[in-house]
Amino acid sequence: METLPQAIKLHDVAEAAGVSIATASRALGGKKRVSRETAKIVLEAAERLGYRVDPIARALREGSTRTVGMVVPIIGNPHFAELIAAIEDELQAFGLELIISDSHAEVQQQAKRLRTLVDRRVDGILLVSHDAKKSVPAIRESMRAAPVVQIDRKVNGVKCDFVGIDDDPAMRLILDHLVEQGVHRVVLTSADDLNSVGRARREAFERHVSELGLTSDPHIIDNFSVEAGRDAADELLRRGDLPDAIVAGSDMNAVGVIARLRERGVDVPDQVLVTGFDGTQLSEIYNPPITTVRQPVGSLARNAVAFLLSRIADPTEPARDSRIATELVVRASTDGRALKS
Amino acid sequence: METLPQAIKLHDVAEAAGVSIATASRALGGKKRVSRETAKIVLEAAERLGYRVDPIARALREGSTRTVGMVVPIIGNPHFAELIAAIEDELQAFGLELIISDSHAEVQQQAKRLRTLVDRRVDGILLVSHDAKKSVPAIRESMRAAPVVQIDRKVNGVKCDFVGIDDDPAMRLILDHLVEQGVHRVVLTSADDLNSVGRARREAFERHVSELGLTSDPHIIDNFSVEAGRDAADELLRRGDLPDAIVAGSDMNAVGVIARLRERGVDVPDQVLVTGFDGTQLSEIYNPPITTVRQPVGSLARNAVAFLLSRIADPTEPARDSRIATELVVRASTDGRALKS
DNA sequence: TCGAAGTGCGAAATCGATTACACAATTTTG
DNA sequence: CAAAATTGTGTAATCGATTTCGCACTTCGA
Repeated sequence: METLPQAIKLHDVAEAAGVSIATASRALGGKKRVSRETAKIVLEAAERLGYRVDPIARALREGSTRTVGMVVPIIGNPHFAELIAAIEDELQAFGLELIISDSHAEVQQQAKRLRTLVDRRVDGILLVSHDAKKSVPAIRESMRAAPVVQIDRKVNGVKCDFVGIDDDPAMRLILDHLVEQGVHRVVLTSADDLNSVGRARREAFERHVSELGLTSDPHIIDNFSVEAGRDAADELLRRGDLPDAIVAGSDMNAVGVIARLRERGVDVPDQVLVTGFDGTQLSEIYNPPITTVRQPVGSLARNAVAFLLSRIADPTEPARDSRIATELVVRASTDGRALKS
Repeated sequence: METLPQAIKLHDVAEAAGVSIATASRALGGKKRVSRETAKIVLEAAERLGYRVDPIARALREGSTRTVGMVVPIIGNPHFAELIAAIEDELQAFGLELIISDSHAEVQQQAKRLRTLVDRRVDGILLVSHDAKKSVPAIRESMRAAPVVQIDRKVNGVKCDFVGIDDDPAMRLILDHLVEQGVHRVVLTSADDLNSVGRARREAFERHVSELGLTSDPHIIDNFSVEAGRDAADELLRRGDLPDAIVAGSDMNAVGVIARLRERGVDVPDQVLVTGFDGTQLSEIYNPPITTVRQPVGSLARNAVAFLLSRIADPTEPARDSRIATELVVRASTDGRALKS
């Protein structure tokens, strides 16, 4: 394979400026030990020739790539897509590139992606894991090679920074709102405990249901997908007697529930209220628009990047945990007029 | 920054196998000029030590990274997210990695992303451009450094492979279906001509409307987003007299239209039919589920990767154009019983 | 049997940057 | 004013792999 037609190398810049490549490198890197005038000449030459450092050569020598890797379970999930966009914006401010990887919500794939990122010498890794247990070995392995910050889903058993929302008060916001709407009997449909978030939301649900004196039907536990929501709706219809409200563990889930209920002729919110979780765009545009708790994606991204940078600077810091508050967004899916009257 | 604790290098493998690094490299690369036995010893040593080549060192020497870059306008758009997933699967079969970049639908950002990918020495680039004109210089620049295949959106004026759907017959499927449903008067809401797809769909719409003897209200042209769909609905309501059917240029668009119409008390499909375009998951889960034409994402991915690989192998081949047929998916949003009866 | 062709292997060049070190010129210090 | 410290610059080592080339040894054909 022929090389690029006009790849300007440091050598060319040095030659054009009439200095050695060592001096040229120092000048471009803004290092000391270069006179003002020489630096200026080099910078101009580089500018004129359109020089851009070869990131690969630099990475080989420096061991750093000025790049951050991010692994998510499913890029197609709007919640993660929004998170990715926010992270990318945030990294840009620090001159860092982002490599995005999709683990397809499989432990094997996740391990492989992480290994690839490590091999590529990313300076840090942002991980949205999907399995709170089986992920541990892969994360441990990665952590030996690069700083890792977990986002959204937390894997226990690893000493690792984490940024996420505060699920317990978020669930409380949902349930308080439902109580206001006149709800007495609720049911939870969410993801299993393999996922830290699934577990946290279930536990929060149980605690607040009890505190608020609500009645709860048996949970329907699977995962956060639309399909799981559909299946949950089927199960509820099979049970026959619908509760006043269905609390879904994610917006996707809520969408699945509503879609199936309406297919079967059950109206939301007239016959049953439904809530989501996450505050994705989907919850806003769905029909009916879905009541949910919004994750402050920008804040999550900011904190995650801050954690990562400080850990890159000093890998010995103790692991930190950041929990950000969510905001209740009330929409038509919980318009409980029917119940109250 | 300290180096990794246990980074096994080729040197270590060679030593363990009792050969030179040259021989070790040849053995691992499956090259000739290595005896069967020696190769076996080296492979075993590598396996035992858990050796993984340093992709950076290899890239520096070979000029190739076994990586493909992909730039999309918005990762969050479900249509692109689905495409990314399909491409990734396809590339895996060839042992290629994928780096995903989001251009935020801005020409500047797109140019920057492309340059970064080129600098990183990706072996090829898959581009979903959003602007058919202003993108030209950046694409030209990239093409000088790496093979480029365009997907979905086509930029004219560059001699570049392209893979997309056949918009004209796709639009015909939609309109034929609407005619069957008893529709006489239609309106198009879609993206402007900056986008090749916007233009193709508009032209197809006009042609087929005329051929089928339908009546068309003035188009409402903006972009493919949900917001544009909402605005389009507002415009239609302002005009007062609704047509029989609204043909949207994308599923997102259709969702926006339906959401707003229902907000304003206009029912879909009872009062007006609405169609989407692309066949994303959104069209399936929306309420009502939306009639659309499904893009065969798997086929698009397969062709795009095939084009890219053959161009990597032989950069001199003439540019090719692949147009894949779509499939009509009929759903509740065009249940025209009201019209027919 | 003898040159030609082929095989197996290692030393060293190479990719393009950064940087340790050496050296000379200059400035500071006691 | 001599010694020490500082500054500007270039030479060469380095990062970790791949590959060219040369050498020694086989195998083959005439």
